[in-house]
Amino acid sequence: MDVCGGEKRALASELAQVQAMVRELEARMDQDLPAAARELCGELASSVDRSIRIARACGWDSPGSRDGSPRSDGAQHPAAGGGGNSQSKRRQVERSALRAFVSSKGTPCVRTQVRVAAVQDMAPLDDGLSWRKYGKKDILGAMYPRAYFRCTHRHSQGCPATKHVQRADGDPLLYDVVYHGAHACAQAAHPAAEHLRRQLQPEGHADAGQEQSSPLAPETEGLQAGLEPMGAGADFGGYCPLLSPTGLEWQLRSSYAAGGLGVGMDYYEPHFEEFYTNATDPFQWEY
DNA sequence: AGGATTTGACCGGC
DNA sequence: GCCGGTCAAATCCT
Repeated sequence: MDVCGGEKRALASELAQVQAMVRELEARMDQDLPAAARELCGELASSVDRSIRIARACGWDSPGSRDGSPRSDGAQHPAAGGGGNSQSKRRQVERSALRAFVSSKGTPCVRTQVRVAAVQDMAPLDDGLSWRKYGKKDILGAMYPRAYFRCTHRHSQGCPATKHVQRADGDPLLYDVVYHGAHACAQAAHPAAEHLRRQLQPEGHADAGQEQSSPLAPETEGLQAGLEPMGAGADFGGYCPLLSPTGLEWQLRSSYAAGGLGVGMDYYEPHFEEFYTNATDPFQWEY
């Protein structure tokens, strides 16, 4: 019945490596060895990338494969105020919102979601890029409001990138960040933006993305023209994806300390997916 | 003074 | 009518 046994073992092995590397990274940072830590970041990124590919290969990130099963949110946030009804309602609302996003733009939903942990009293989610906050909204069923950011260079350079940041219900130190669109401004050269752009153009959908004549296309066309082909097993050149060198430190530290670092992505799907690791039981996913 | 943030209003989808 | 996403004027900050 378990057609993915091999993949599971490979994934377990890969994630165990990630866990070990995080510990090693923490040690290197304690020893104040930034160069060594950065080198480890590259390995970490590659390992996480492999894990994601393994999971994808097994179809674990497709909606169908998890049909009806609750999201990890429930387990992750047992203390989330509203209980089951609230969670369920929240999910409905999120799906509804995503449907709205797709149709309102007339284009498939191209987005990358990450879940990061923040340390108290530190500015959350410094991803090394400059964003300007343009709105805040109370979200139905959510304990915390959602903040809306767009690229600082939206007007000056026509950059379409936006992101939404929302605290996780159960843990005020966890943030869900959803990125929309790729940077088309000077920041596009920033390693974090570069990785985001790659995530927004996954290999499985690259063709579709180029063939699409969606309204989004004109905004990203020039950008894509300059893209280097991304082979399997992307090499981040020693740079940790999504995170600024400074942001990386606290995110990895705090994520490990908090027992979880989640990175999830989904493309063209009105559905949230998350990969979650847990220090004590990393593999309590629902298959 | 200029840029960033806040916040109420508006818009479109469902 | 409800809701999420965005706009834009007012306000704050440096």
